[in-house]
Amino acid sequence: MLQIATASHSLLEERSPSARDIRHRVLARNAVLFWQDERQPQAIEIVEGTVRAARLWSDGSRQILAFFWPGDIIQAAALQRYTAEAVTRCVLRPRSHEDVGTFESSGTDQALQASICLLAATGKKSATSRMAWFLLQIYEHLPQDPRRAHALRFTIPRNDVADYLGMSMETACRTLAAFRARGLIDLPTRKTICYRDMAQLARVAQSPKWEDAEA
Amino acid sequence: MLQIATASHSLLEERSPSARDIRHRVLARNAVLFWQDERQPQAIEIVEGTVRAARLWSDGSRQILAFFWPGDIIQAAALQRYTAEAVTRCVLRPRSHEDVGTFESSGTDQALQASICLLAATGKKSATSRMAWFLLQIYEHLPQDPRRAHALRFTIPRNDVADYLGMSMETACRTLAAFRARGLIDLPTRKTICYRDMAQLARVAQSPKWEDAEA
DNA sequence: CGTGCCATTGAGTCAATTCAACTTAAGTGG
DNA sequence: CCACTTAAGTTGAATTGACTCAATGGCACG
Repeated sequence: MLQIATASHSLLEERSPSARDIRHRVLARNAVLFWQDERQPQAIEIVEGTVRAARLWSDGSRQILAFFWPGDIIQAAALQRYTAEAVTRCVLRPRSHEDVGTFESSGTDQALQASICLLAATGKKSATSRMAWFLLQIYEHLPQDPRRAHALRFTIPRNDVADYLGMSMETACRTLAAFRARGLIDLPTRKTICYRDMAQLARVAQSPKWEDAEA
Repeated sequence: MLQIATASHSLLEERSPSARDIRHRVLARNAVLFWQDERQPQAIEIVEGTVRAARLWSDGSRQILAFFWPGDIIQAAALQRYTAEAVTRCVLRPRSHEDVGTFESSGTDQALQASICLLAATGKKSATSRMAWFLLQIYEHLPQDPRRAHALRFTIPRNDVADYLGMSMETACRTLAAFRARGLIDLPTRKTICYRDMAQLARVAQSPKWEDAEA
């Protein structure tokens, strides 16, 4: 199921439909933007969809380093440190270096900061804390669900969540189920999430234990 | 035992002895170079000793992000993302921005790359793999032990190794003990290490299982 | 030459993994 | 539009790796 770093490029890459700006590119789910250790001439802006940055390993495992959301710009580097893939169907816009301009260094800096945060989350805490932290982190990036009020589209498959947080997919499932059981969130559909108790989530993200108000 | 981010600055900072260049600074063990979220006007070159970069958390835990060795230069950033402390007694040399010059962006890049590598190591593998990876990583940085041939000074306390690799100190000890028992390394003294079987170490760093040639 | 910090080892516990079965949703083509 | 096929998600049970707590050993530093 996992693709290894030497596989062929962009498996699905269609030209943009007439309605969109010519310079927009549409990528199908799981298409590859670029591979790790490859030269990447342009910066890329995410217009729609979600992109994952992952480091792939020869043993087939991977570590997802970050997710990119609409408005984010992926910096072109001399040599990319990660593989970028479309989590959902994506609309992208190539950006020249001039467009990006002074963000060059601050962009790298941002990536560094994100890595540090992820390291911290990954480093010590329990699966529960990590998941709570993750849910809080993605909260304002998730698009609304057109079919349900107060519901957001939880666009990232469990698989990817697990590889981001350094846990197995099963643990990711179980943790989400526990959150639902305690009323922190609701999951009307697999790809739909309602945030019910942000304060509680924040508390769980901090301390490794539950110890909640149950009385 | 752990110091929190708001404690007082540089607890031990002596002026350099006459034998050294005036511009050198000597720091005692566990002295602080700078704190996270603090402005740091100058870049710093490590002349002697080892420095750790750590992110400290309010719950008293920490994640060590990287170690710096003689020859490394710590970039001055608008706001430091980590606390830098002396692991051993250190000799430092302040560097102006001009000295560093074009390394500005590549320096940040290096820290980023290190974070990614650490994330990858931390992310999934077993304590055994992580430790093997760590030993390989620090191999060429360790100074020789004057008292024993083929032996290196293992300058980093178990404590710090553990916080770097995201495991408990006890696990770090046990893992090292296992390596010694299997002849991958030798530990004549707590602060001395002999690398015996690099190939085996490399193999262990890859796969999570042992499955060695024991027959 | 104590004395305190760092390191090591043991035992028991628990959280997270693995393996496996099964359910539900999403595609796909007739 | 419906049956079929495949992928994704969920739950259970057993196992184990790493953690915690605790006690001891030893080196280094004053």
